Amino acid sequence: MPWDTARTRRLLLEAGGRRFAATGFAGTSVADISRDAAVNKERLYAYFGNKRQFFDQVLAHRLDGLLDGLDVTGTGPDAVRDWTGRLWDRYAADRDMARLLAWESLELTGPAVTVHRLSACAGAARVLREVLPARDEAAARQLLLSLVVLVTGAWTLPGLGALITPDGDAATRRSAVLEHAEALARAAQPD
Amino acid sequence: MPWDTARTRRLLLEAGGRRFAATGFAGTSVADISRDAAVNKERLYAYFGNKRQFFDQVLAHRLDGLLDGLDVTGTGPDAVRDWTGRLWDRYAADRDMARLLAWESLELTGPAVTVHRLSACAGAARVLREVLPARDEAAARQLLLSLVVLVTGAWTLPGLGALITPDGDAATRRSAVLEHAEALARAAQPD
DNA sequence: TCACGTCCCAACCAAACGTTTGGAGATTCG
DNA sequence: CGAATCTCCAAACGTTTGGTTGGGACGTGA
Repeated sequence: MPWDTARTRRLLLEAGGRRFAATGFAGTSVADISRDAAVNKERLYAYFGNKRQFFDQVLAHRLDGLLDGLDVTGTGPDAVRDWTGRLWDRYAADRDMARLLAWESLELTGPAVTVHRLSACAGAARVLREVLPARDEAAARQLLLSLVVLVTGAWTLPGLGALITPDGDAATRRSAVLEHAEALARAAQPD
Repeated sequence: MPWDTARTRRLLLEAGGRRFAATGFAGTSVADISRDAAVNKERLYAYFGNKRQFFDQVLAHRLDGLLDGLDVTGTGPDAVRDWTGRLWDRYAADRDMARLLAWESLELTGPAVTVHRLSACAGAARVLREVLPARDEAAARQLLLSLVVLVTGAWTLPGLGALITPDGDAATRRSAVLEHAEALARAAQPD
């Protein structure tokens, strides 16, 4: 059997994403990850240095593409609603994403912001501004932030949902968030 | 020097709130809390059973009052903006609150929902519905959830803020959130 | 074929972890 | 007072942690 070091690396990164998303940095042991990946933990140290550097790699690997490819189709509040819906569906398809984002914010003092993610956000703000042309850059960014927080919060603060809408399911919440996103976009537009 | 067991308990609960808010349940050791409280850690076990039960007590102690006393003054979207602003200021005055809320959602599988918090949320939804009388119960709760998520997210997902609004400060974000809250309330109202 | 470097694993290590114990002062009640 | 009880602490317990090590299996170039 030949070696496949790229596969070993990938197995570790994937298992790290799963475990860190589930229990966070402090709540996950290297042995957990090693067991999930079915790879000896010594490999993690050989490839990534230590647990903390490995965590950074996992975050970059899983979060850099957060806003990539969420193109806007059309213009106006409807387009904003569409975009928000696609962001929601991205989280729904990759449950780990939102949780990793939350752990990053909570467990790291300074967010491990990569250049890639920064420019992706700038791109999203620019696109949003084209769609809602009347607002200035700052207002567009504030709107973008509210949209992302609204969607991300649904996945990272499930306790609030259970508390405030005890009988609500994900589909209802999704359509409510989209309605709210559209309302925000409409209000941001000049009349 | 006489004993003051109530004080010892309080010191532990306060230190637990600080430490858990800063580094979460898994990231905080009992020794950390004991050091912060200047109380022997054996007292924590004597009073609260174990680390996990102590965590639950800290959450209940600090989070039960989350929505208490946030009375609504006036009616209509302006009142909703006011209410949202008071929630924001509550978080600003007690930085631990939002973070504890986030840790609770992330680290506990089922949210440790207390009866007290559930009824407080029901009360808030009822008040909100009185302020915006046209909407049904479900829509009022969805709106309330969006407002709380919007405000809470600002404190629990600071990484997103740093990413999307790199130059923004708390005051600008506050007024943007209030503007958005008012817009949501306005959209929820019938014309 | 042999020697050298790479990949991998089991076993190991010291430190930190959650939790318990033994006993020293303080309080209470007879 | 004296014995029982309560509050508190220092030290210890066994386990788990992040991280390392020694050696065997494999690939590569001569």
